[in-house]
Amino acid sequence: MARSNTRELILETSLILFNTLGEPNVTTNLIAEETCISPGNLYYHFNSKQEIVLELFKRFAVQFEPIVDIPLTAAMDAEDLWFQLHISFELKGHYRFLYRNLTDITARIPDLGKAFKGLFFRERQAAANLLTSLEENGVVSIQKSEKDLLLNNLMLALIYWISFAELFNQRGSGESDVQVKAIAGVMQMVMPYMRKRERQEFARLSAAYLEHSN
Amino acid sequence: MARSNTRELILETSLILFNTLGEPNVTTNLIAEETCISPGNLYYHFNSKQEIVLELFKRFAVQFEPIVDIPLTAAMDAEDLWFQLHISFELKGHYRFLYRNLTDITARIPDLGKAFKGLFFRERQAAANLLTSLEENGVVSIQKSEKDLLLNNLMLALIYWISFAELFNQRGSGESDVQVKAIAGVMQMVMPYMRKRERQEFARLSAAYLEHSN
DNA sequence: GTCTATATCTAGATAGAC
DNA sequence: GTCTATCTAGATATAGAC
Repeated sequence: MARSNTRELILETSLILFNTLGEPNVTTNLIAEETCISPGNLYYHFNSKQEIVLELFKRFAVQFEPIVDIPLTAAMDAEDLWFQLHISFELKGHYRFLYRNLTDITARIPDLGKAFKGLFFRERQAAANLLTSLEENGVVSIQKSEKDLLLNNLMLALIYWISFAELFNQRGSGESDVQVKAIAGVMQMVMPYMRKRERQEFARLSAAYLEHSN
Repeated sequence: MARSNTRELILETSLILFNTLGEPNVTTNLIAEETCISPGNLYYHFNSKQEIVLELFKRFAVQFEPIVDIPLTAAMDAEDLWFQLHISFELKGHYRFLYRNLTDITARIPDLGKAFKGLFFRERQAAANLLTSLEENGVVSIQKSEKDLLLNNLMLALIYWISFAELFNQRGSGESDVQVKAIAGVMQMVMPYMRKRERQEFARLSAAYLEHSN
């Protein structure tokens, strides 16, 4: 896996810089400097800056796919669902530079755009399946016409909550704080359609985590 | 107002180019070319590219403020609310380049960041006031703990729905289509908390617009 | 694999004639 | 006000020695 130590170091440094400064604002010279290597050496390991971005995306995708393709064997309870959302948002947070400027980065790197759309499709499908399964178990009741609108809103939250939170976060506020709020936001969208008992259970869970995070 | 014709032409061209190509991908040379003037002439009218962006933001803000600071004199009905959201999303769509890369553009131009945060604050306040007014009229019933989460989600939709829609839109799909979907999405978030009668009225309105837009 | 030095290119911005 | 010509800076990327 680790083809060379330097290559790995470049990727690690790039990820940190992209996340903190934004990918467009990070030059290859800066990456080299922060990795404590020369610019020439960087270009020995990667043919271009895009190649670094694509490699990072590939790693994100590899980790994300098993998360999004959830097996719907057993019914999920509130705790399960929270955990599912937690690892999903945690991973997205780790590669958040990809989500920060989606429109631009996908336009600039078409390969990345196509791959991302594939991921979104699968994520939407997963959310739809989960909703259906909750309906079948009598936990959720929603009209057909409303389901599509809800799925849109869920995707909006799943894709943009991290950027949204970053918009208001003064530097220094914790990352885990952001994730809890994102999860609570997603939960809040589904809760109104839940059976009273589960709804209260979810509300309690959200409240507990939110309080814990402040 | 119109200080000079050329100045106005530069702004108009810039807005179109920023919206279609993304502000970071538009060079001052391209703006000049598309405006059919020389680069030198462009810099006679504006000292920098940032100045163009800021002037466009200023115009957006001037139009947006009266929309967001809604007077809550009388109770709003479904039609009123739809109209309110419509003009709001229409304006945002007209200046959508500002919303596409919020994180980056506000980081790169701090003045713009501060101004934007001010607008967001007022928008959230307006949404909160509207909710309160709907509660007072018995139309909406929501728990205090849920209200903040709902407001977060509403802001998410009000800020990111346009970018979200653009992400999936193949070139050529109409703009008004996007707006209808965005409004329906926002409505959908509030609807579960509404009294049955109003909820049905809203659902009917959403369905009618959505059908009409396809 | 790694370095230094440098080529290349492009964007933003300026100078000065008309 | 507008033009042509040009400067400058900074970013990506390469060449060639070690």
